[in-house]
Amino acid sequence: MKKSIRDKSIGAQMAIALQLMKRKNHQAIAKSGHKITMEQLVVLEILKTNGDMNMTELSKTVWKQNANITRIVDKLEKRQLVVRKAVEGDRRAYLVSITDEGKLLFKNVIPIVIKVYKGFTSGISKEEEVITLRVLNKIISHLS
Amino acid sequence: MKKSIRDKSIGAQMAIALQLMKRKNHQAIAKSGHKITMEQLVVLEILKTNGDMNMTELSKTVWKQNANITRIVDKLEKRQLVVRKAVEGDRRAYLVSITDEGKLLFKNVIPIVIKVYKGFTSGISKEEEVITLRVLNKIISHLS
DNA sequence: AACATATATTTGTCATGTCAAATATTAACA
DNA sequence: TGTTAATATTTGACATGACAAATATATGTT
Repeated sequence: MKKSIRDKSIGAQMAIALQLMKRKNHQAIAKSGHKITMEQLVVLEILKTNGDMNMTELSKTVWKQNANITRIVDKLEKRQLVVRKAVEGDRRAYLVSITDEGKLLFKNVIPIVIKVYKGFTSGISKEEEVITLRVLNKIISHLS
Repeated sequence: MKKSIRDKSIGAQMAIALQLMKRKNHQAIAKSGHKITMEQLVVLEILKTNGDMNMTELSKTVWKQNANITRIVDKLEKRQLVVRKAVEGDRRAYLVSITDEGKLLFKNVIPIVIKVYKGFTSGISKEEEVITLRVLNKIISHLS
C-alpha cells in the first residue's frame, strides 16, 4: 500500500468529511426555505449563548480571523440578525449583539442542523466519539 | 454543561482542526518560498500517483465538484504544472496530465507538508489514530 | 436523419478563507 | 505634551467552496 497525504490520513479524511458535512447542512437548510450559512449560524449561536462581544472576542471564540468575522457580521447585520452597538470609552471597538430576529432564525434553523448531524454520526459508539474528540483536541492544541 | 453545535461536537472540532491545519500548511509552504495551495498540491499528487485523468474522474477522486476542479486545473496549467491533453474519440473531454515541472514542485513541497503533519499529530497513539480514522470514514460513508 | 437526452466541462454569482496593508483610536513613554 | 507603539476593525487581492445555468459534443430513439 502506498502512503500519501490523502490516502487514509486523519487530515485528509477530515477534509473530506468536513466538506461533505458542510455541503449537507447547506442543502438541508436551503431545502427548508431558510437562508443562512453554517458560519453565520455559528456566530449567531455564540452571541446567543455568550452575550454581546466585540469583534476580537468573537473571532477568538469562533477560531476565525478578524477579516472573516467582519464580513460575516456585515451580512448578518444587513439582514438585521445582529447589530453593532457602540462601546463607551473606546471608539475603535463596538459590541455585536444578536437581535430578536436573529434569535428566532437560529431557533428555527438549529433543529435542521441537529437532525443532519445525528444522521451522519449514527453508528458511532460513545467510546469512539470520546476518542475522536480527544484526538481532534490534541490536534487543535498542537496547532494553536 | 450546555450542548451546542460547536461545543465539543465532532463536527465542530473537525472544522476548527482542519482550518488550523490548512493555515499551518499554507504558512509553512509560503515560508519555504514555494507557492502552491494544499488543494493544488493534492491534485498534483493524484495525477502523479494515478496517472492522467479527465475532469470528472479527477473531481471524484479528490471529492470536489467539477467547477472547483476546473479552476484549480486552470491555475496549475497556467504555471505549466499540468497540461490538458485532447482525448481522441471524445471532443468534450480531455486528460489532465502532470508535467515534469509539476512533479518536481510536488517533490520539493511534500516534505514540508509531511513535517507539519507529523508535528500536529504527535502524541496520538496508533489506537487513537485507527479509531479516529474509522469514525471519519463512517461519517464520510453516511454523507456520500 | 432529426430531435431529445445524456455527458463533460466551464462560467457566473456569491460566501468564506488567507495574508498584508490601511484606518482609526487609545495607551505609553521620553 | 508629542511622538511612537499597541489595539480594534476594515479593506483589497486572490484561492476555494457551493449552486445553477450555459456550452459543446455524444448517444439513443423513432
